[in-house]
Amino acid sequence: MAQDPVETADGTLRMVERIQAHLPQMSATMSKIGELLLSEPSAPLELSITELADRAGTSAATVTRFCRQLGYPGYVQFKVAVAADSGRGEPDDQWRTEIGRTLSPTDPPQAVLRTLLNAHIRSLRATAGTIDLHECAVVAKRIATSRHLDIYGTGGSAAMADELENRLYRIGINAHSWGDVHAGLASASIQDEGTIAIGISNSGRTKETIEMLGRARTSGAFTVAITNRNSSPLGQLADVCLTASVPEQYLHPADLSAKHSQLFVLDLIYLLVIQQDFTDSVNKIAASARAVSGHRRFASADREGTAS
Amino acid sequence: MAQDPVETADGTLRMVERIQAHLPQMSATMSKIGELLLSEPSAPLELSITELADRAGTSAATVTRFCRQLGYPGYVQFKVAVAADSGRGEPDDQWRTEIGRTLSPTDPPQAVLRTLLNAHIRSLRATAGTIDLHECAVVAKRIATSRHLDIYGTGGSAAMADELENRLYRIGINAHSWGDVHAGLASASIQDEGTIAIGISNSGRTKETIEMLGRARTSGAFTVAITNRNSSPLGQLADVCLTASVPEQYLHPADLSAKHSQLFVLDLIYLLVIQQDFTDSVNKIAASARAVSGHRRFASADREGTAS
DNA sequence: GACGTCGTGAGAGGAATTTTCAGTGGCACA
DNA sequence: TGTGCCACTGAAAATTCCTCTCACGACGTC
Repeated sequence: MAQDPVETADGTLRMVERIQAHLPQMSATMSKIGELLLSEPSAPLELSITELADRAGTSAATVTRFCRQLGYPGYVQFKVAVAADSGRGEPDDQWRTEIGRTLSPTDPPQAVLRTLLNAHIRSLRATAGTIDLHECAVVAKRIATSRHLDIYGTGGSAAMADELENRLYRIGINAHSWGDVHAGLASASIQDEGTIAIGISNSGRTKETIEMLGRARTSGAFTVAITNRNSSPLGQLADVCLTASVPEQYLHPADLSAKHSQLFVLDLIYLLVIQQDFTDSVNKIAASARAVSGHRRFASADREGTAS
Repeated sequence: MAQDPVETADGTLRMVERIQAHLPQMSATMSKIGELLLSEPSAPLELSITELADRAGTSAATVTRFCRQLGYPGYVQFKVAVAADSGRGEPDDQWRTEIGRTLSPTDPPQAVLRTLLNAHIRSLRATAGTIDLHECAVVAKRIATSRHLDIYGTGGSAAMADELENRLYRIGINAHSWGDVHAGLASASIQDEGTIAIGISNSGRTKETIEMLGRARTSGAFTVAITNRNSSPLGQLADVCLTASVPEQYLHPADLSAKHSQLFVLDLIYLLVIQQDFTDSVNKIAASARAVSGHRRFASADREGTAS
């Protein structure tokens, strides 16, 4: 149970978000507790552990396990955290929408926007709260010091893979992204101990990506998985698995949020890599910005970003 | 001791104030507890009643009496109230970072994460606040009814263009993304009044994208620009310009946030397009999810997302 | 079909909390 | 000064709450 091990009490992550982050990975009984809490977030304040268990149709022992999984030492501390949340109150009520709500065909654009915004913010928060920074740092160091980096991602994750390649390439990392299995496998086959490979897959179950990352691993590369499920085949395969959380379980807004979470993880890694050799990276970014600026019309005086 | 009996949990009165109000009427031992709490208001969160009693040099029974006198039914409820206060306190001071701050090479990963998260959330909010929903709706309707959709984006925006293509394609929109100028121009040349073209560029100044979108326009297509600057060449060229805001002006975290904002705009458009023909879109999403699931290992029972 | 793993609840065991009760000291009044 | 009342207090009993352990059953694997 060593997920978010470091700072249990970081304070930012609201209990509700934490639950949503963990819900997908929870067993049936556990998620019954989770859902009860999502619908009645203040229940723990009034109820004892046994009463809460009864309401959820389960046992006290399971509630304790539930709290542990969420990262609290026990029920009492969980209760305290919930109370602290409730004190915080919702800041922008107007905007906040029901949790995990899905969109209906008749929602006005206004509502769509609001729901989407909430879903995204919540999944970013959830990701920030659950990601293992230590592992990120390890990955960043590896990326900075390896001779080569392969990035695998197919389908919807191909764009993310490309994005990462783009960014890292710009700061002097010899990165290569592969969306095609055949080419990817060929590249994976020639990796070795001095290289690193990253597999990106939302579900963590994409056969092609698993295959490519697996091959890279047997070739000796250090392997990293980036998924939205922390116990996935891809994750188990890799040396390090970074999980981008997606709070809600069902369809609409959440599916889109997954991309944001993933991108967020990529952002983070990118920045941590930059930190490995800050001045050099910044110089390179500036250089590539200059190169690109030739392709801008009316090059603006203020500043040149690095992306198009 | 039936003073403020009515609303123990009215929320207005903080624990500290309550103690101060009651302190004068308290006996010596009681006020020892009170003073301890005034100097360490968060003590009850971590300590059990006996530990707290020990610290105050008194017994648990007295602490219970103390809580009663303050108007709480017992120690547990008192603890909850204290926690709620502490939550109310400094919102998320710990996490909130100076606005627009840039990252320094020495920031610990923790700080990088925090800064990044804040930057992202702020730009999402900003985008949601400034985007013109009416125009989004127009675009969505056009997308849904046009015979064909061209999407242009080069460099860093190519991944976004691909992402949009992917999504829309999945719901039956005949979308095509072009990252290469030559191919893109060729496609732009054959557009007409029944088609629509979207150009994506962070700066709104990317020469290639401007060129492609311009060509599409002269061919008669309805043109849309998606940029992060609302007065940009690309935006002026297009029939409709959707702006994804980026609050901070300077470099680091903001540059990354730009992508999130852009993606957010894409999400929104995607959802609005789905709404144009909800059931049909949903069916198509389901169908493509099924098709993809053959490429999953150990296909999970719960649900199949649509992305890889 | 045997085995291992995982999730679960029952119940034991141990804390934590509240209640009861008896001891102490202050104070008023005789 | 002595006596009795009363409020205050802590020890210990009583109760409730929480956690830990263990065994059972479901499920998947070999």
